[in-house]
Amino acid sequence: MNLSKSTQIVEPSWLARPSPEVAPDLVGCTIVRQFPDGTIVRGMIVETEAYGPNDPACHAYRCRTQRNWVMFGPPGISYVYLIYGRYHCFNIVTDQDGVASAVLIRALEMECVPSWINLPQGAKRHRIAAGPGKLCEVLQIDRSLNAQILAIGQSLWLEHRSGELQPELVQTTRIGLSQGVDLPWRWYLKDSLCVSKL
DNA sequence: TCTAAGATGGCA
DNA sequence: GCCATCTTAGAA
Repeated sequence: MNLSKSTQIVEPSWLARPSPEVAPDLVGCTIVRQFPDGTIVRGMIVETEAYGPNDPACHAYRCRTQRNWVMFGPPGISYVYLIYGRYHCFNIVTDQDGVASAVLIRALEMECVPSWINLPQGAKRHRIAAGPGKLCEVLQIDRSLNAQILAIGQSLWLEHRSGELQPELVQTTRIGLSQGVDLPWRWYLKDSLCVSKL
């Protein structure tokens, strides 16, 4: 008899809430990346930021565009965009269909270092996914994974926290913005060495 | 069409 | 602190 907790996959309905509610709940969840050859890489979310309607920092603040239309879609899909012409950022679309809302994943604690990542001499292996652009490189996320459904067996999906305990979170303002700087919509795992800023 | 700025990260 | 590098949105 197996009484141990089985893995709980995050369902779209769980994400159908305002992003500032979902973002702290996502810390401690695990992102699973599956490649076409079946290889699987996993990392625990340690840092998130929420973006939503009436939020001047949100890409969808003004109107629907070719880039941001995914944010208006139903919860449980990916929103991937390119920033500064060189880095990708990975978001999880939240809230009801039609509400422009998403959670930016800013840092992961990797279960192990994927073989395609070669660590430079002296590099800290626990910081390979400490930052939104870095985690996309480690998980090989680019715009081809934009607007994908996050479900088991796909390229990406999410698993709920395994522990019983709520992780201890710290809430702060968001990073790297010029608009909406006062909204305290960033959360990270307290004392984690894998967050984007130490 | 043109251009300024961007939810970054690496290196000096 | 500086800058690479290029897409995007918004102005002209």
